[in-house]
Amino acid sequence: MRGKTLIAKVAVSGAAYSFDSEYSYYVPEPLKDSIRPGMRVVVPFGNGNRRMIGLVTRMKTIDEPDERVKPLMQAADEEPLINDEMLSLIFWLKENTFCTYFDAFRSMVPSGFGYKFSSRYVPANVEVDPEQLSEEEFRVLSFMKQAGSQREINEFLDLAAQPKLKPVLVSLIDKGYIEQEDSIKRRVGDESVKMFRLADEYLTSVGTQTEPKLTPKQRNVVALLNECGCASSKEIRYMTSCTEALLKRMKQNGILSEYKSELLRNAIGEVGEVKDPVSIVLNKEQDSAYQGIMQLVKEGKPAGALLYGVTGSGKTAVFFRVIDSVLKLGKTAMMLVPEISLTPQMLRRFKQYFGGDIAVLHSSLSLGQRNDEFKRIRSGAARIVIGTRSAVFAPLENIGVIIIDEEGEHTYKSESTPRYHARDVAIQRCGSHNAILLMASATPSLETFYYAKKGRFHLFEMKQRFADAELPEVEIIDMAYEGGKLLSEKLSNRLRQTLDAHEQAILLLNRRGFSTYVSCMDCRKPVSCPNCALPLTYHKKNDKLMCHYCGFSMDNVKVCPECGSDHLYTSGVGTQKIEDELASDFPDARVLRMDADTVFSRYSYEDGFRDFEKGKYDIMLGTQMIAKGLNFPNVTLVGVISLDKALFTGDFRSYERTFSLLTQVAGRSGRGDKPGVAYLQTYVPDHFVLNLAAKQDYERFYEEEIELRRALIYPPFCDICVVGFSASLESKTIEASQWFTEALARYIKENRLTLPLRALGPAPCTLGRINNKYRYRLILKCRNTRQFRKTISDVLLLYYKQPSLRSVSIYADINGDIGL
DNA sequence: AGCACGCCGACT
DNA sequence: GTCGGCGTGCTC
Repeated sequence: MRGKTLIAKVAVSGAAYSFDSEYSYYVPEPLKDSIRPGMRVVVPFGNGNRRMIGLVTRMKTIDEPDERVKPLMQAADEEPLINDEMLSLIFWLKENTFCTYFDAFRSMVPSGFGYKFSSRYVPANVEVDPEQLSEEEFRVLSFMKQAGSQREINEFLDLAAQPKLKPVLVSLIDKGYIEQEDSIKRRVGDESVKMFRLADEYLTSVGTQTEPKLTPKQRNVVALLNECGCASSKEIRYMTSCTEALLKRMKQNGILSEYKSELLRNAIGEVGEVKDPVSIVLNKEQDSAYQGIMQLVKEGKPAGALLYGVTGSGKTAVFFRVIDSVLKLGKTAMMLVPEISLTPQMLRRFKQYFGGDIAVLHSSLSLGQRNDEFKRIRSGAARIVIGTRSAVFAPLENIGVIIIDEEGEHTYKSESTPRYHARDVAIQRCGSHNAILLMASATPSLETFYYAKKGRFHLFEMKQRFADAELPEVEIIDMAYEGGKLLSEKLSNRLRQTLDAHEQAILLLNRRGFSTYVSCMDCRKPVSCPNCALPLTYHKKNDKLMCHYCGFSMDNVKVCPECGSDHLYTSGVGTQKIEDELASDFPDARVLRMDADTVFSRYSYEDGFRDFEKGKYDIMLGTQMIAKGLNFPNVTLVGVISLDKALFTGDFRSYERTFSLLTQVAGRSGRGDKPGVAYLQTYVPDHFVLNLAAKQDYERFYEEEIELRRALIYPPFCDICVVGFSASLESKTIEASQWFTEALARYIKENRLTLPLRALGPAPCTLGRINNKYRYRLILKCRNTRQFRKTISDVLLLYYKQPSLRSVSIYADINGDIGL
């Protein structure tokens, strides 16, 4: 018998779900001491033994390896990147979100830790015998020999563009004329944006003999830059619809100068003098919540708690005291927030109290910064992590508490692989660390409040507003009697008063109502995207029609593309109309428009908020996002222009979301010492959601809504699993969705399973076609048990075995959004 | 996904 | 005869 063989189980990065598993590789003698679970390694994979990065999930020794087992090639890390806790979380993620091991791993480490393979080919220093070479081989080799630089060779050997070169190259390597040098490189480069401004050379030439002549397109670009000084390539292309090539040409001609702007922000900024969190004085309610939570922490058993506190009841103060006490117990703390750019005030306070103890993790950090924060957390230098959804994977040790602020927000659910909910991951982590999960909200998700009431979570309530601040007076306005105007008389009058008193107002529109469409009076259809079955949105800034889903854009039209009629009109409650109304009725008002457009940098939101806070504007007009922003003490009027559409989206969570949004936005009014009011304009003034939101009565809302959920069987009375299908052929998409549904039924029958299960569909999604892909979905009301997940996983694997369905992509998502 | 193997038609 | 089309099946 041979000696023991060391085997590493490896999850490879290139595996699809259909063949994702832990592959065995034997560890060659020299590598024995350097391979450990949690490290990445390089392994040969597949028929061609492609080099691939994989993650070592575990090690074991066996007597006799299977003959198929290949050797591991090398370690890619010196130390494990993740520990055992994270490794077990990978298994959990795979089972619960139907992703691959490596997808799960990727979500846990910053992408700057990713590796890139590259090969370079160098002519060997041997004498060439042309007799041995084919004509093609000779041609390739000769070129490489005379090439001046490696770069020239790389461009010549563009294997992606010319796959036929591959065998030639392989043969030349075999014959020893070319050497292949492989390397793996860390991707640590920071993302940067290409920025342009007018070149000095050009500016000094203006008005002189040397001023270059411009083409009309170039003139547009110059005009734009004259107006705003500098702009990113993306912005210029958006505004003037020119190409990258034109900008390059203009740069060459000395009209533009280019520079890089790194998407860099100091993660936490300067740390000033640090205050002692104990100096925060808690009121009675806050103190009893704090004591209760600390009691749980000290018990050292995993538990969940809901801190249910009305807006303004001072939840943050409780968090700070809890975190401080947790640190004093020698443990660490994590705090998740829905969206970091909306919480600069909270960040500032964190910094004031905890200084360099905090690490911040969110999407707008640069790769390098994210790596740094990751390392600071792993090394123990940062004991508090504050961040968005993915921060839940932060490599903290010995966690005492995980706080989820605004627990009901949908941003905690990932809508791409792996489709996890931060709350569920946090529950897992609390289990491993004997930590407390503290969810906080004035409008918690229905599920969480239900479990809190049932006793599964501890419940702490805070009903008193800070310093007895009063809730704004909220009034519902029936728009049926306003003659089609967007601003009711009442709202208008109040707006006038607000402006006269030099106070500020926030006006909220629903996202869909915020868009302007161009419609045809004759064929009665809106001008739609050729790729998506959806109306195009009119953008006034560049006079174009654009699709928000696939990015398609075209010049505004004068005649209907469907029927050729020139009877076109712009519709939709749109921005334009409301801006016009504001401009004519309040010509003196300075209006800040916060567009849902992501074309421009995400920082502009923050800039906008800051300017508004400083009083540079009187009115802020925008969608959802403005409801969640900051405290603006000078805001005394909130007007909800219309949210009716948000109530009826077809998602079972739409009431809950609308309620939460309305209460939040109403709460923006009267945050300072002046009392505020809020008006909700609607065509359904009797709707219970609106009326209870107006009273800020979450508990009554909960009672009503939970009965609806019970009657219609929706969470928390069941779990929901959505299986989505999409492909460019509608017939294929339908076929795939039906195949899956039948295969699921067959599987259950053959295995004699008794799963509580009800299937709705398959049916087209609300947005039936996006980016030329048809979309169908199957909704399963189920119980999220191990057996159910196994069923879905097995049927997914059967599905992937169907060659005829390969063109249709599929996903399964438990307790996510039903989706549009 | 990506690569090799294998089995048919077009070509020197 | 053989080069190369892409259907099929596997990935330690």
